[in-house]
Amino acid sequence: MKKQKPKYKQIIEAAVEVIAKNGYHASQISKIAKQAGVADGTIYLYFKNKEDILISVFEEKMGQFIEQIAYSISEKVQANDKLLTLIEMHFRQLTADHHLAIVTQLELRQSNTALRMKINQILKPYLSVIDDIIIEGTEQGLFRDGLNVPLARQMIFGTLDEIVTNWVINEQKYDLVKQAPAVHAFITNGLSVKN
Amino acid sequence: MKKQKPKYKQIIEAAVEVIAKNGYHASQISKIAKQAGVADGTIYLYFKNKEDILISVFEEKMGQFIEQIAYSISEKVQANDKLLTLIEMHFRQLTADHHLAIVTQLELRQSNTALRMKINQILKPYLSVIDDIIIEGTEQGLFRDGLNVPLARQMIFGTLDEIVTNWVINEQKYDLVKQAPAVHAFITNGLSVKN
Amino acid sequence: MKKQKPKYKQIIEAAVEVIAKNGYHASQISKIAKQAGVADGTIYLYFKNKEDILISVFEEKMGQFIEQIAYSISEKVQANDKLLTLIEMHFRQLTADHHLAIVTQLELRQSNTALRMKINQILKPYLSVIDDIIIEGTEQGLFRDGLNVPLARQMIFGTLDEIVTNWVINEQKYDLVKQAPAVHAFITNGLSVKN
Amino acid sequence: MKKQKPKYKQIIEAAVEVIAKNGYHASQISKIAKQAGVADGTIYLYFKNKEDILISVFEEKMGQFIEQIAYSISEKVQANDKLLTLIEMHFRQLTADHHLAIVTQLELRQSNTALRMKINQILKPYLSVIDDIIIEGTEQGLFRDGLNVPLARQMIFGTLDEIVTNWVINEQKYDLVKQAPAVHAFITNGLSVKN
DNA sequence: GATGAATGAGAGTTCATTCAT
DNA sequence: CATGAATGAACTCTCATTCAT
Repeated sequence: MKKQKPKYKQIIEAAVEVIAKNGYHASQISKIAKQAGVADGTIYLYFKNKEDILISVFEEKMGQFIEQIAYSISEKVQANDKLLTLIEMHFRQLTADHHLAIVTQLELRQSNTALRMKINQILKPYLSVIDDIIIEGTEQGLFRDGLNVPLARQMIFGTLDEIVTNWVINEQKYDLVKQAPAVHAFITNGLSVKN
Repeated sequence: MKKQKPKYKQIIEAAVEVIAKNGYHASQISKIAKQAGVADGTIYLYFKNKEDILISVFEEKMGQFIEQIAYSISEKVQANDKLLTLIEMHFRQLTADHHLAIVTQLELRQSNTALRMKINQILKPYLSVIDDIIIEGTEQGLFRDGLNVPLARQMIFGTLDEIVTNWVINEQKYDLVKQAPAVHAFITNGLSVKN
Repeated sequence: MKKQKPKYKQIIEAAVEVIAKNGYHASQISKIAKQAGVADGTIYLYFKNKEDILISVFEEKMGQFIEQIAYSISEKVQANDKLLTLIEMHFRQLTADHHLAIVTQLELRQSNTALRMKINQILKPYLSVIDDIIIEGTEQGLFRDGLNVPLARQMIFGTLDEIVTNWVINEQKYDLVKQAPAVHAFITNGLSVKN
Repeated sequence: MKKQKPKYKQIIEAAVEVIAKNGYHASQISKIAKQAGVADGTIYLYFKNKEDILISVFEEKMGQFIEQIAYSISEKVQANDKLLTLIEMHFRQLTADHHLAIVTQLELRQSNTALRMKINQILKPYLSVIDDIIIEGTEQGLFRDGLNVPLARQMIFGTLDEIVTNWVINEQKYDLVKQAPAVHAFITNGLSVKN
């Protein structure tokens, strides 16, 4: 399996670093190859083309990202707690890898529409995790009945995404994780049963 | 004043159409010129360079966008009503001009980081409008005290933006404006005084 | 006669200034028009095209240049004195008009080969003046018999031209006219009867 | 070392031919590449940009040019003989490579002022060779004391340059090398001790 | 005569991808 | 497997010239 080989991972890591440092449009294959310590041509033994690298970057990183969140959530019972954990983990992981934060929030969005569609595909499992929490929350009587799940999920994801993007644009100057409770309060209030 | 001349507006409109139709990266100056019915060189009598066209597109369109919203809001007294109006107008205007929706939600985000910073500058007045509503709402006792205004604004804007983007990606198949009340409920609940 | 009209001369003077200030390749018609205080289109009422302006600049300025020299020489009898006068006048005139010096020694030489051929045509009267001095000098027994006149003239003109060009490149920092006697001595020795 | 690779030399030779045939301004990269039998992009593996090609052409050719002259001169003892050799070699080498003659005397002078300054730098070693001959000649009592060396050198170089340029303009119709003795006589007389 | 807005052809350079070694 | 030299398509912007007013 190609994805197990050391050079595959080397190239992925090199791509993240190069893109974070130079920006999407200044990240030529030759730079990635140099950073990875391989020849330009070698890249094409592991990836179909440049787009394939970018998709793979997102795939790999997003996979770990979701896995971490899913694992952390599995320990919680209440949808409320799950949501807080998701928010915290979302913020924590992007705080921990600031290259990845730049790449996902700013640089990868400069790709063409076709690539963005593929990235959206990769995001789906994460969105499903959110959907599940909403559904559970409704079943547990925490959230009100009749919620439009996709809409609620868009509101949650949009909120998180915008907050992280602003934090990246502001050069990650403040503590993102500290904001998790306030964000959580906003969302749960937003979704909760009216009194 | 250059911006009053008919060709200026012609080129702006042509740019929106071409970008919406072909995507950001496939929108060559020559295509825009052709669509506008002018020579390539004429573009440069009205715009400094390609980036200047894109910024101007956003400036012009965003200017009208905000103006409309600000006007509609000014008729309302309650922050609650203002917020609903803002959401409705946000959705309504992008529904009315589906080319613009594609351009603002998808294509313009592919621009380089420098251009994106400029676009963020242009967005600021809109964000201020949101800030003002949050502050008013707090003063009117509708929203709870001690709200982190920038954070609340990011949550509102992020929510709206993500919802519109999803609607555009899904080819604008459903009625966006109809979702305004649900979104409004989510947000006001999120911000409101806890009981 | 077009050449008598005030705007004709205005444009010529503007061209010299603009070329001296900006260099040959950065001297667009629009700049020359602006400097001359006329519209771009007006240029074409007085000149066939851009090349025509440049030729005319050289023609006008060179005409005056030669006229001055020819007049000064006519007062001398000995070929020797004539040569010294020519050298002094050559240096003196370019010293007096440093814009012209830049234009003739550096900028106009960047023109294409076709234009340079035409400039060579304009130079011919000046070269004839030099030829005449050589012939007279030989007849007066000052220069040796059997001189190859074109060759001698090339040596004289080449010498003067190189000296002026060096002086221009060195930003006209030293007194060019002061060098006339030394140059004159070099040339007359070079051409004189051997003993 | 890039300069040793065959393609480097191929491109240099192609540039000389293309410039000689088409003139400076009509020598597009694509023409040079075609003449060299390489792709346009290959040029940029060996040269930074178009200006770099032109500088390199001059550097390479001028390097050989000076080397040849320096070598020939080294065998002579008398400054007089050295000067004659220099003149003969100067004429002989440009006669031998008529493309090079066109390029150096006519085409390369159309370059912008910045490039011309660089070309002047490359010329310096040649001018130093001339300076050395003048100084030696003075020490040997052949030339008169108190010669202004830079001025004398300008006269020598200006003379040679003008003669070659005229010969090129006249389509190299006559034998340039045959004129060396007359030029030599002119110069040595010009510089020699007065009797 | 004078204007100046409009025209549109033309070229240097980058970089993803290939393929002979 | 790995290399890296070679490829060549693609695009923005300038500016001399025109012509309707």
